Amino acid sequence: MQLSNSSQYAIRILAYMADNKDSKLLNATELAKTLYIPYKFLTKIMTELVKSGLVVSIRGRDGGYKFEKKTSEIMVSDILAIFNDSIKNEQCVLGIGFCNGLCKCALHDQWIEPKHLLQKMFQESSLEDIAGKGCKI
Amino acid sequence: MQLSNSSQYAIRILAYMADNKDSKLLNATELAKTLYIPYKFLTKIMTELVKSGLVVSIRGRDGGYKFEKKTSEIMVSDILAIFNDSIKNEQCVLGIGFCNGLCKCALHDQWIEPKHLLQKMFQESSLEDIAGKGCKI
DNA sequence: AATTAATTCTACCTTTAAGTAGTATTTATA
DNA sequence: TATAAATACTACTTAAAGGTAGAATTAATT
Repeated sequence: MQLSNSSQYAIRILAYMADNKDSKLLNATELAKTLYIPYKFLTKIMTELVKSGLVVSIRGRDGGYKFEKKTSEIMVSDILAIFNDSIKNEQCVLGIGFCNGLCKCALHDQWIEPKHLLQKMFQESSLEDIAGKGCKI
Repeated sequence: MQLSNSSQYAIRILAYMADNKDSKLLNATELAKTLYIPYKFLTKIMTELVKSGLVVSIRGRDGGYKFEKKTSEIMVSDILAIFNDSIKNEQCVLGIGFCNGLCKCALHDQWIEPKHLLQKMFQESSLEDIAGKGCKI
């Protein structure tokens, strides 16, 4: 019952970038060291974030990463979507394919509320909201 | 963000057994067919449930499985514990080791409420509670 | 033009979860 | 006692996630 490593790392990376968005470009070496994320895995994740349009990369010497969009416009749910970690409405806690009002699983009713809270937490938290909150390591 | 297949299957199996606890023993072949769970995987899970003391097995011809404890005394959280799927208090949604009041992650505050609801859902749902509720396939 | 420091690409390796196969063991019944 | 039908054990295979390696590409600086 937890997010994939990729999603967790991506959120931490972007939250750290949001903390430091006024500084210069942030590069992979610095991010990996600061956040204790394996360098090669981090670059793989960053490339995904670039392809998804959340971040732009500047290649070559003195290159690095910066935001493509405003941090107030990037929601945590956007990040989860990139790594197929979104919580869908139809997701059943017991993994039954079509768990709905007609054919619902044994925990269907109890699952609705926490599911909605999770969706709300991810959909309503922007990077601006969480910037500066807590430590990132 | 979901339970392991083993946990999902185990809950569905035990919920079905709770639905039918007054009948004869239930055997692996029947359970696998009824619940559309791969037979060999189901027997592996059942052996875990037997070792954990939730279920007893009767070997040999006409054998099968039945509950060891009362269904009112088996909580969904007990099942999750067997498959290392419990939601711990200290579990951080961003995977940071020691996310607490002092050093908390960017989503720490938002995560508390859904986490508690999930824990509550699992800790307060007994097999008796969910027996008869919904379909099990 | 060469060097250096950065991202990107392709391919691979490792670990874990998920699932399968085959055999051994157990026990009721004919 | 032989047979049939059940669980249990050991070992293996497959698929997906997590992570790594090395070369290619890019661009600023000397």
